[in-house]
Amino acid sequence: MTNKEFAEFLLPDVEHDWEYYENLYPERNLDDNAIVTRYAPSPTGLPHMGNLLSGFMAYCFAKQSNGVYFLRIEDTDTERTVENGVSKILDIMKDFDITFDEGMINDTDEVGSYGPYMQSKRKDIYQAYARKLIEEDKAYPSFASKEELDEIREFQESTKQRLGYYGRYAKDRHMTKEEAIERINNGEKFVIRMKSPGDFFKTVIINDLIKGKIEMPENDIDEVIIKKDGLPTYHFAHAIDDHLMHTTHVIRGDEWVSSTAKHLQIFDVLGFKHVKYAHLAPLLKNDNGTKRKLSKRKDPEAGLVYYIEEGIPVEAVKLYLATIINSNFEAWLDANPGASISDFKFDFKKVGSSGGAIYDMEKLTNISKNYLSRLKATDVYDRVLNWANTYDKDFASLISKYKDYTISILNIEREQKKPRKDFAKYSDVSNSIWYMYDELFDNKELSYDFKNITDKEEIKNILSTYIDKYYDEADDKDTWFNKIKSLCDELGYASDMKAYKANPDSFKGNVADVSTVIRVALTTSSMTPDLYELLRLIGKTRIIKRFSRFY
RNA sequence: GGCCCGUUGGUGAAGUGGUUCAACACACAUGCCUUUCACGCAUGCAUUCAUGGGUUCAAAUCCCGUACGGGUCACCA
Repeated sequence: MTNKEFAEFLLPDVEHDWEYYENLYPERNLDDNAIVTRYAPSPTGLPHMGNLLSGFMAYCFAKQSNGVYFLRIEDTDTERTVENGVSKILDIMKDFDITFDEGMINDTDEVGSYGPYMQSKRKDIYQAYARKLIEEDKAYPSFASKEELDEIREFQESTKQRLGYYGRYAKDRHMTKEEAIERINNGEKFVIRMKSPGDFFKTVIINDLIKGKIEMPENDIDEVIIKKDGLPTYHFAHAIDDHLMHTTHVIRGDEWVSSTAKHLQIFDVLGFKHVKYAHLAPLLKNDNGTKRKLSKRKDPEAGLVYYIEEGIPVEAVKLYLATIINSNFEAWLDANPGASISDFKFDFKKVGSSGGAIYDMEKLTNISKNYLSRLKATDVYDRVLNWANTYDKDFASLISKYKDYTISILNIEREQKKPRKDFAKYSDVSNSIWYMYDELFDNKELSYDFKNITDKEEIKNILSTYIDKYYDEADDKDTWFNKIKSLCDELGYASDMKAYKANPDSFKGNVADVSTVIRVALTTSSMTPDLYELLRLIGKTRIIKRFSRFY
């Protein structure tokens, strides 16, 4: 029996040969330096922040080079694949506004001419190439059972040898075709392993775009390329797919570094051009003084839906990720206010190569506050309403009812060079402006803290004097504040802070204390935006009503 | 255990042999400004770059060892 016949016997259900596929997927017509890369998740659960990081990074590199960014689903592990995995991935990526040029567009459909983009639909392709290797005597069927493999490993462990199916342990490598055929005819299951041409005592160099030059021993393990179920292993699928899809760059987590020698070897054996690798360190979390990987189970901020539910702007998350990817991004943004991420040129060389960055929610909060502070009030309103429609329906109907009023509130101290930074997320808004709505303010047990002035009669006196004698809705801001000062003078408080500081004992208090009383009576809070604006928005009738609680 | 990678302040980091090299940002602290808060401004926060040696006139930067941390060694990706 020839090798070719043997290959056909081993993998009988192959429709096309490998050359057919080589011709099916022509070279992409792109600029020389265009980056073709992909997001290649396995549909075993929801993406987490680490996935978003590498996915977003790949997206940026593809876009900035006029390349291609595609979505390939790696569902060769049929056991772990979950229902609707693809659309779940697509939905969350869409939430973060990351889109693909090619690939799956829902659980069953796809766009692009380099597909199928779902590995389970590419069985024929993998087997065609596996057949090629068998024909060339570069791969062979292996019958080693789980038990046999365990035995080998135990022996290797007890004799302190390297683990794995290699050298003299790879005994199926030398099995005759006749024996293999007989065992298969007897119903034995088998996998296909590649005959590794590697020598452990020789060195291979990997030029990682992030980590630089990495030297390691050549791979000499006869890796499984086709599993018992006929589907490929990750290693084999990676080589075939990224070759046929003309991927130029593979951006992935650094847990893959140690497999890279193996991958390059598979490329070589298949006669494929190498792809470039960029291995990214994981995101870390500070857990009681020790660093550990950010965990989807333990850390809510690791999950992506968290940001949607909390109402943290996805743009802020991406801004933060951009600074993790290239730490000079932040300085660049400062120097180019108003620029967008897509204007920035990311550089692989500037990606941190250390053990991993701590994912810092405080930093994200800061970025988010800055981001939101620069938006227009109407934009903030739309975003908050959109968020509240799902996550805080009562607040949504309230701000819908008072749309213009709400926008005015959101606009206080906003469109100026140094705007207020009150909110880091949409869910902060109701907590910080609730008192502006009578529905939330009236008929409710409220607690007031007037700070320095505690005497009830005095509070009543300040409020009633102010509203009766001094407050006029028609006043502009300077006039308004001058009247506050007049109020202070009349009641024995210092209207001038310097005068008060120079001689505190000659006053009952100062203008800050008086303003605080008005502010707190109006809102219950001593921490609010500009008092003049609040008074104007609330209006005299409602001011009187709120003050009357103290009469 | 084998192999690989990493280690600069509370955090992210810049810096790869010497001209301010310990930037910048977050956080924190103090002060100023101010009707509160926020903003802003000012100042402070690593005499030292995990550690021990070595090379050099000169090292965070190059070399070797040690410690610690991470990854990997599946018919999972």
